Amino acid sequence: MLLRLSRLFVRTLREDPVEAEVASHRLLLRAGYIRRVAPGGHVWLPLGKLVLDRVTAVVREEMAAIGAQEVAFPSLLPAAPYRASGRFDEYGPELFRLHDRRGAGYVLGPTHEELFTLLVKELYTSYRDYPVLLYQIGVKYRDEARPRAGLLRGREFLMKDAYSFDLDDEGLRRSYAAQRLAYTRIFERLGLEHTIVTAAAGAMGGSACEEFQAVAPAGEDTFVACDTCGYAANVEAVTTRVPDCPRTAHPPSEVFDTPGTPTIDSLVDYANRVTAGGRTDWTAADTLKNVVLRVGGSVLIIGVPGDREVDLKRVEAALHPQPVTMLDDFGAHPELVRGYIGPQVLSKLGIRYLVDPRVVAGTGWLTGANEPGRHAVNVVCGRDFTPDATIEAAEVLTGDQCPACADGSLRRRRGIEIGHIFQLGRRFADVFNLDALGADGQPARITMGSYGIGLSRAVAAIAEQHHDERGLIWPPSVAPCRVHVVAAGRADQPAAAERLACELAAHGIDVLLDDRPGLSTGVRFADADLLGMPIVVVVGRRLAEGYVELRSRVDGSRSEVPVDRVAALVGAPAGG
RNA sequence: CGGGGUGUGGCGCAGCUUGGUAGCGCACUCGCUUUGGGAGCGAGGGGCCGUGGGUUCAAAUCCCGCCACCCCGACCA
Repeated sequence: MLLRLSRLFVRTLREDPVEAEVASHRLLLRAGYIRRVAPGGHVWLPLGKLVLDRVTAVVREEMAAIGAQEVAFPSLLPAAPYRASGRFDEYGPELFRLHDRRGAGYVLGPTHEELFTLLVKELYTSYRDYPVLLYQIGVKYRDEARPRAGLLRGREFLMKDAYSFDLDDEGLRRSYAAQRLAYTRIFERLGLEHTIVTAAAGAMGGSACEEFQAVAPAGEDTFVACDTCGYAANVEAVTTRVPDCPRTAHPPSEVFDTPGTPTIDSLVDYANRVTAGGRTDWTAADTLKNVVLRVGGSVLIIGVPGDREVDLKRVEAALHPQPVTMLDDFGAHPELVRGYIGPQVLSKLGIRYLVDPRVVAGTGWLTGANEPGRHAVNVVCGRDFTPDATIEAAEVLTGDQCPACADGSLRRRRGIEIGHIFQLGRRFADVFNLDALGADGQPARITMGSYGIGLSRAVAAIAEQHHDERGLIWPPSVAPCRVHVVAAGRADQPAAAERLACELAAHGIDVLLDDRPGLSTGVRFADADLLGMPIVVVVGRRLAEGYVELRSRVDGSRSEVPVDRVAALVGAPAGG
């Protein structure tokens, strides 16, 4: 393929579009790969479409390699199946709902578990038909509260979603493992450095799920990885290692005045100044912070060590599907003394109290005394208060002990969720009664998995991981073209560049030729850097001696090579 | 959902305080010169000033409503 820049539908921008904050968004706009057309919606220009198609092609190949078969559903779907599964309501405002002229309910598909389940039910009835692995590549719609960062979070996006159907749990595990391996291959081929993290099942339900996180500071997700073992998890799924139960005997708890100490910092300060409980070495970790939340219609208090914040996303994951917010209306709860809440009275008040796993029976705490300006020391869990249960609510910090291996510590990292795989189990099969007639003549309930890759998001993630201050640097597997040919000079160079580009194209190498007339060389170089083809060939001043310059956008190297050697040196066709 | 900011040719911005019918740089068109890191000179084309209403002889500018976009917070005992 030979693309001529003079005729390519693209316009590069010299200046950064002001609304684009993250690198991938900024560069994809500036290089003319995409343009915004609606909140959370972008048009793919020819160069962008080529990248997207190459990403898609890689995914298709790897799906075919594990025996997945491609189908294609409409995006406009009847609401009834989503009502049947309960997701019409569960999905909340993120689901685009609409009506046709007769008033019948429709949705724009946010994901297609229901439809795939029904499809398989319509066609297959015997155990001989299974297992089945189907997938599609299509546009998904979600009415995001806040679309952002261009392709990273849109209200419509291209997704590959696959669904496995197995007769038993062992089959599901095999299908899941096959997808997992395919995902690893896909992301390796796309040049995406990623970490597989265990995740909370959340809205999908089911037994097990993992996310593929592309490591990037601009990412929206936070996960943790262990330095020594392979453990990695979304912060929502991290489990806290429970400390050994302390055997120290605590003196009776004791209330003392702590005027003007509504915050943990001010409390620790004050306690050390007055030698509370005979100590002057109080730290935030010795205090028990009690955070008031509203969960559904009722009040819930969560106790965490004072050196940690409550991570609302973790709470939401733990309490799903109930909605969780901070209590903002203390006026309606005069029994709660804001800033001085302690767990000692909560059972009497009938308020549900959950604690961080670090708050084990036998631990003593500095905490509120439920009176304005007063706190209590030696408040012992199991003696002075009894939590209703534990909850994973405290934020996970770099340096926390790894839950998988005793020696390692966790490190917080940011990532872009590029893939997500679920062992759904029988949730959807139960809703639609998807059974296979077994060898014994009895129906057996099918078990399912679902596996997604955000293809448009993957393009952004690749750009996020592969760029420099001058522009994009595509991995050869997804670059619109492998080679960008630039003529630097007005004499024989343009004609020679043309000949070289044709020769490369004849060798099956995709080439972008800068044949725009009358531009200065500086502009051509700048655009070559911005557009990001992995190899730039400069047909320039040494053409008379038969040499051109080969530049690698990937490693920055430059070398002079004979013109007739270029085709051999730039190698196999891209996309392999 | 809350807070802040911004909407003026394709992109980046000025003009608004003090109302008088729109300007700069880039990009685009034509001509001449120039050509290994975003060239010079000259001549051009292109704008319902986000949107609806109001005030006024007159509104990009003042007033009210709405919409959109960006950033921050969703974080606290």
